[in-house]
Amino acid sequence: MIAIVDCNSFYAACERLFKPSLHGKPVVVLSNNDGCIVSRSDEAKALGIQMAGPYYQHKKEIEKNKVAVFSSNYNLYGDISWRVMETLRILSPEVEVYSVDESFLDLGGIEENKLQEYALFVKHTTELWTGIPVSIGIAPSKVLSKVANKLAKKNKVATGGVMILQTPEQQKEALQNTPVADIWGIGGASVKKLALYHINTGWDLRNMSEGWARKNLGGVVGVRLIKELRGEPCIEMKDQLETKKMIGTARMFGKPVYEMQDLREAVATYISRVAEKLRRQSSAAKTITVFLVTNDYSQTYAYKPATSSLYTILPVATSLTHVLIAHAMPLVEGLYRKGSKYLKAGVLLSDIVPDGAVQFNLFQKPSLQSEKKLMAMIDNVNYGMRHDLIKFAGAGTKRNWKMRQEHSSRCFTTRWTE
DNA sequence: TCTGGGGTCCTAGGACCC
DNA sequence: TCTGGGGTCCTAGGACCC
Repeated sequence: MIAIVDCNSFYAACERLFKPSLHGKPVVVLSNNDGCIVSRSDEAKALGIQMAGPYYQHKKEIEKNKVAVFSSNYNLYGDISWRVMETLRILSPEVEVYSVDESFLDLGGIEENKLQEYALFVKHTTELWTGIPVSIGIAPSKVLSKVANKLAKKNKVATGGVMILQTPEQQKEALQNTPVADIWGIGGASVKKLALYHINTGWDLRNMSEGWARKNLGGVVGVRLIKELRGEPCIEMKDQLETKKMIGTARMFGKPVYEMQDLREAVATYISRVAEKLRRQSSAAKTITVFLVTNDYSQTYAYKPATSSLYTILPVATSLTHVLIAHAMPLVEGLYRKGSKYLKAGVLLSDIVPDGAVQFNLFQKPSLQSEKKLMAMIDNVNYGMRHDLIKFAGAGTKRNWKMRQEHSSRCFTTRWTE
């Protein structure tokens, strides 16, 4: 059996940890740049505030209902997430961290009649040690465990936050009560398609044939989904040591920018971030993509962002920030059009290889040990102090493009000064 | 005036090889 | 009038997740 442990309203719960007066009150957390609502406490959900809705559209009702508003504080959420996952790793032999607020547990070693007891133990211990409430769904496959989790969350009082789908009858009932849109792996495009076939619940979908799924539901992806719904596990527990195949950073600007210099600084800053992430997993990258997002039709009040991108392939894979910056700047220059209004920029590293196995090039000098040492020093200082205490001059100092964060809480658990 | 960020997996189709 | 078979690699783009 597989369990999924999912933190309830995770970001909102983190903010409440350090402001206990907000327990039982509506709380929302905004995305970067204070753009969208990305986390809501139950009380905020009850007010009808939609997930991923633009903040400014809800501002009136938020103020009227005295909803507590927070900008996103990823230092805080990252650290609390780490505490939750460490707790799960202590309580359970095999943990796959799936996202910042969710982990799958392999319960292969637990006797089937002890599952309920075990799940309650995990839930209570996690909540006691970290202060973050969680819900747990257990079933023979990952997709069914997600179904169970959703039902546990929906009926917290009746289920105690734990739901187990063990017997075929339990699975049938659960799927009959689950709209197809709530199934893990079914997104907006599929919901529309399924409606044409009068497939409305998880149970309807479960009863379709594999041949039908192969033809109409994304090929092998659809087949796997049907099998998982029938309780036949097809999505394996993932090895946590796998390295990322793409690493990217992209940000909306606090306000639109028009000058190439601002774009160059922003891109150099983002390169510094991705290079850090790259070094953290001991990799090097061979391909850099830079993209810029414009909105040139604002006279009509239409929000129609357009993305343009360029990439370059390096002669030798690297993780040195200054080398990556040097290769990224010409891409910015190639993309820039004077007079355009830029909303966002981003960089993406791909063709990622282990740093110890970089294929050298006859005509290029490999990175010097001293350069690698320099990177390690910079990472160390920035990790211990503040993430941009040491930075490259190309990243600029004025930061005209810096994102808006008007409701930020402090980094309670990661900065002594705060 | 204002709409996030970071990923994965898969397929179709083009280009190319012998 | 008629024009093979078997394969690889790459890219763009779709769909999805939280």
